[in-house]
Amino acid sequence: MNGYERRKQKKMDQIYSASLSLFLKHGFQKVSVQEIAKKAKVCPATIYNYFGTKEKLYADMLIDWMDKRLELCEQILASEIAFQEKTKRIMLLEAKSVNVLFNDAAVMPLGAEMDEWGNQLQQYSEEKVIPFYMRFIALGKKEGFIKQDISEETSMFYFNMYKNVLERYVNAASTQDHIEENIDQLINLFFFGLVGRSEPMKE
Amino acid sequence: MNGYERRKQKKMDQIYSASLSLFLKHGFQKVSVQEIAKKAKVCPATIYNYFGTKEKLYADMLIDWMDKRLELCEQILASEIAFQEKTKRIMLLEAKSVNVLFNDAAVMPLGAEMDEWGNQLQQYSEEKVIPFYMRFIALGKKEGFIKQDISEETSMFYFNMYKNVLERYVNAASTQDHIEENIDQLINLFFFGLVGRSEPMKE
Amino acid sequence: MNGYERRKQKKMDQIYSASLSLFLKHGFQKVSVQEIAKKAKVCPATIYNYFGTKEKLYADMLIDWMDKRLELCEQILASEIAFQEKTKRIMLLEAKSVNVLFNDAAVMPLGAEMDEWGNQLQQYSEEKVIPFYMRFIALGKKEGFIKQDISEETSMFYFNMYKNVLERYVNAASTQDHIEENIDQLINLFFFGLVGRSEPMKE
Amino acid sequence: MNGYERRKQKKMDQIYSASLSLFLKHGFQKVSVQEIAKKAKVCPATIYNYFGTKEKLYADMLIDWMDKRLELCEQILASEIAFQEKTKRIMLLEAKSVNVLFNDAAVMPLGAEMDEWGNQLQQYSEEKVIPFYMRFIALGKKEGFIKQDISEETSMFYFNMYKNVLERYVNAASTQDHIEENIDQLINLFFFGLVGRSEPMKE
DNA sequence: CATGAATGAGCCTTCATTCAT
DNA sequence: AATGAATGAAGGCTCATTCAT
Repeated sequence: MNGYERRKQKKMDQIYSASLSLFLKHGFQKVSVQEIAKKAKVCPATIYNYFGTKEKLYADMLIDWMDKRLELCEQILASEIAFQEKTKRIMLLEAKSVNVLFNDAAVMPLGAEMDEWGNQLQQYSEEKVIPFYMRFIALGKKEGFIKQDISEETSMFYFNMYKNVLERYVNAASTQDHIEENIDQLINLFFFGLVGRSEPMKE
Repeated sequence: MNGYERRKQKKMDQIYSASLSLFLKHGFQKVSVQEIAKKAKVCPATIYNYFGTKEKLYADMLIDWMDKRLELCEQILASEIAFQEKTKRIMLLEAKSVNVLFNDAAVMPLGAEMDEWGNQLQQYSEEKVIPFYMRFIALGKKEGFIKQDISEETSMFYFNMYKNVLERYVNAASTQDHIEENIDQLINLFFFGLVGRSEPMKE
Repeated sequence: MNGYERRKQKKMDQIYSASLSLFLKHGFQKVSVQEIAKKAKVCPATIYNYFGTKEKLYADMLIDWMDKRLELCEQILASEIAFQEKTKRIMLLEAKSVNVLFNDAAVMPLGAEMDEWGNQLQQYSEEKVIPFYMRFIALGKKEGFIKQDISEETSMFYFNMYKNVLERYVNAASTQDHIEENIDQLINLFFFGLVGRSEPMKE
Repeated sequence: MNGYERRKQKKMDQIYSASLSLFLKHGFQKVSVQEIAKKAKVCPATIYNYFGTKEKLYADMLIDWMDKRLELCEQILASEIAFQEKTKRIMLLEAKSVNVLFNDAAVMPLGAEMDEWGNQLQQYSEEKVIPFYMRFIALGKKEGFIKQDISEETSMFYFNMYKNVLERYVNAASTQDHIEENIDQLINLFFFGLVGRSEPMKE
């Protein structure tokens, strides 16, 4: 990587960082390219030279960010702690902000325009995210924490559900106080449901 | 109700209906007041005469819509079917679209502006929605489907989680096929968790 | 005047009063007919039934107001006090607000549109206001306070100048403190100029 | 000054010129930014890139314009002609249009909004305009045309009064004919008042 | 006649995007 | 390759004015 490319990479990182923080705070639509350019100390035209579109910038930034996340998740999965603890940590890690980024209805028009970059994300998801969860769930089944007869699809969905919703819980200021205890309760619900045992089984 | 009010009410209903469908399809930010006006066959200024702000229109429409929903939920809760079936129906009913309406990050600036109408929603939630869920959960506990030692707060959160996320599942076109069977699986997970029995208990 | 006309007159007075106070406070352009209607507790359409145009309302209200003013000025002119004191009182009376009403550049486009109602004011001025000042100046000349060789036109202009500008002085909050003494100085300047005697002549 | 700045300066001058003439003719409120843009052969957005607000454009344009005026006034003050002639020239020069620009009630909301740019003008006045008049008056006193016992504040006010009102006189089409002679009369009144000598003193 | 409701035109402003340098 | 400047299209909102009742 020569000096040229190094400078370019640095600028792209600035843009990624600036746009991430702005999108997280205000949502896709409420952030203007000029704001991002200003915060990244770059000229707007530069952003267009790199990404071509605001939407494309969003997609690229998101993938860059997901790569980093996935890396951390892999570390957790590979670590020596108990499966339940892994579950909790991965959930909390991902919960931090993924929801805002994906739920922004304004970005995903669910209609005609999503073709181009929506596919890009779809592809990323299929190639990297889903395989990770597959391994996660397989581990859970192998260690006896997930029933054998639950389909992988359902498990994944169930897991995602928790992950996504935890985020709102974590971010909700009003309940900030007793988050910790409630999160444990929720993890417990995750494994045993409303009817089940109240403590994780010990063998 | 005289002719004036009748006409006004009719126009408001047109506006509610048009804005609901548009907001659901494209999100708050991507829908212009002029689009709504056009679809409702009304002049944009009329909308401002009624609601004053695009945001206020959103809030008012939402409350109008929630009122109708809540009415249906009450009927389900009061009906003679089994608690599990009630749960499922309420979830599916509410799941239809509530998530999109509430999650639109663009509408909830999370900052200064949300004061005025955010409070309105907050109040509505506290006065009508939460009480309903309280009764729902109390019934579940009484009938033995919810453990006594789970706090109402947690139960409500857990229930909401399902409800919200089911929506995405229901709306996701790719999995449209085997929704029904998977939803049953999910309702089962809801009561018994990943580890628990695979069939609802029989009495 | 039957009950019908009495009610109409009362409503017109409400409209005059409301519009006067609003125009004085915010200027012609920044006041909407709906605001006036609201403050006058009348429906906007009523204003249009009476006056036809916002501009026409302004003109009519202004003339109504000037009539009342002129009445007071006549009383001062006919009273037994010294000419200088009359001058001062008339100036201060008129100074109160006439300037704002006439100077509002937005109302007097100085172009094509002023034809209709500008003429109305012009006519009023020629028929009532100017004759009054003529008499005022004639009295001043007769009593020796105005040089004989100054044309009536110039005198009137000179007098108007003072009157108009005093208003700004009176309204300027920053100099509120020593208004009284300065106004006396200014009245003195009015009669004797920058070079002249500093005290009014006594004979 | 490189090519960028040169172009920008040129466009700004176009905007200044266009907006000045339009504001003078129709007043602040009746002129739309689009009109200005059209007349200046610029896109409306460009105006907002430069000035941010219509109000700010007004303020900036005004200051630019005042700077040029003040420059001319300084030249007159420094010239070798008689004080009375200086007075007359400065009055006439300033009279041309300053009044319209400052009196536009719509621009000075007298309320909350004027803070930002109102202060800007205030500051300009205090830093540049007032000092100029101070020197002007000091010269008048030194040369015996202004009585020593008249406060500077009053002198300035008196002078401003003339200046402002002359404008209306100059612009009033109806009296266009005998302006010249009347202006001399007015200047005479300025120095000697209604009672005083009819000819300037000779030494 | 007076009113509640409705409207169309227009305004200020923003912003994704492109040009000329 | 990177930037400063410029833009066209669109959006939210206001308001003088007019219908239908």
